[in-house]
Amino acid sequence: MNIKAPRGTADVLPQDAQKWQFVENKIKNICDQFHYKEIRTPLFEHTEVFQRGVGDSTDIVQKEMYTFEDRGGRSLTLRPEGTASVARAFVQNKMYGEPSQPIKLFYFMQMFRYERPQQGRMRQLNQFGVEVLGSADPAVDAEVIDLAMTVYQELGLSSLKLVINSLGDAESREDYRNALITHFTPHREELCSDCQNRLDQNPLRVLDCKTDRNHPAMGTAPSILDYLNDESREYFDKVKEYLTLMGISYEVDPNLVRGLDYYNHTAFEIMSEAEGFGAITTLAGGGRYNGLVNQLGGPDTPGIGFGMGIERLLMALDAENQQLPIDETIDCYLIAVGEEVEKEAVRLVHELRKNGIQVDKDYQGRKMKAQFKAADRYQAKMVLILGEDELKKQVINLKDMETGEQIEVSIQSVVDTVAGKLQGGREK
RNA sequence: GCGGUCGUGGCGAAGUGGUUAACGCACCGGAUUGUGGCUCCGGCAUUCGUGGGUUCGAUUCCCACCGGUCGCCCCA
Repeated sequence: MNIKAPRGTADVLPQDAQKWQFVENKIKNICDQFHYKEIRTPLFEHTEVFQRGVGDSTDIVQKEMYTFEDRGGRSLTLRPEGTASVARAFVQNKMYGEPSQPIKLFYFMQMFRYERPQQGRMRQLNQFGVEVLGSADPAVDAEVIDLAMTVYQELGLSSLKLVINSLGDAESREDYRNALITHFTPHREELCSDCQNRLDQNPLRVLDCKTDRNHPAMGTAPSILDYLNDESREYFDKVKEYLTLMGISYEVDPNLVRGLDYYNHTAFEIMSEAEGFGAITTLAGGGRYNGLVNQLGGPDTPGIGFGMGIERLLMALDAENQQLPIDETIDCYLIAVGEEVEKEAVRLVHELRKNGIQVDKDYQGRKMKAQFKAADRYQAKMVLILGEDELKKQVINLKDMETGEQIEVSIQSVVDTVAGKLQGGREK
């Protein structure tokens, strides 16, 4: 086999797809409770949306985008994240003019990032995300975080850590930025080459660097929390207060800056602390982005949201040994032997399905014994046996695979009988 | 972009410079002319990742490339 899926992509095969469906349905129900509406945006955007939205200095824009030119010479990019796309849609569709504010949205999207694949990091990845546009109420920050935590809890995860920080408003951030430059510039030559660039482009991210983690200047660096102006501090205090009121525990990490340029005020990350989860621990990340909509040409509109990796969510479930309740049984398997009976078998399967019964049959021309094995493999609750004898008498044998009990019923009444047995089984 | 490690059937996994490439699971068939989960018997690899090289001869040695996997950077 020569032809393989491109690097960093993966097929989701039927057994796993059931898990995906379960997780997605669960999440959609939670979004419904929180009163968030789904939005779907295109897989690709004009490259500019991400350059301006996510920010030119970010790793995502600098080295991770799938950018290509279409036949009309336009530069397009496969979306690497959701927020910029949603903000673009918000502006384009003038959602800021809708009577119901704020606009509360959720999405399931494939994202694309050109990176070296490893566990929990794919070039095509799936994210569930949420965006709330049009409110600067700290209670919304808390609600969004609550929604993310609720998803994990309802799916059975417990080894989680919520980390939050505040990047302050534009003024606080500018003050802090200058303080960092002053602090790190004397040590410039001792920092890694990435950090030397960061010092010019986005000094906050120097704090995030793992390479220079142990540099003495890291420990003595000023904290953002000391540079928040009164308004920003009050905002952050309220977010924390709401979280506490909801019983959500968190940890404040002044070094949490997040890789994207559009964040201000609240930034947060949710990590897994499960054993054997691997090197990557971030399950979801997000924050507030009050300037983004404006930057994309819309009116000044506050916003907040997060992205949650579905692959990582499933990994975390595995790491915590959480089984999802996936039904792998089938109601009914029809066994038919002999060419004569094949026609009746096909008709009967159709009729059973029309009546809402889940049923399958053999299409490999197998012997009866092998068909029974197939029924076992599919975990059939019951088996219908149709042979030439039965056909002559216009009856069919119905066998309960659990008890082994077998009864003979007329073909005419088989739908009712099967339906009745299933009904009874479910009431138990 | 950098580093470690690996690449034999549907899956797992032995193996050797030389002519039939173990074994296990799964699957298919038979023993049992129409009844499953047990047992026994049989069947099931012609690119041993791809391409070069060394050699009389390479799946086995060397090189390159591709890919998987894990880690670094960063993040979902």
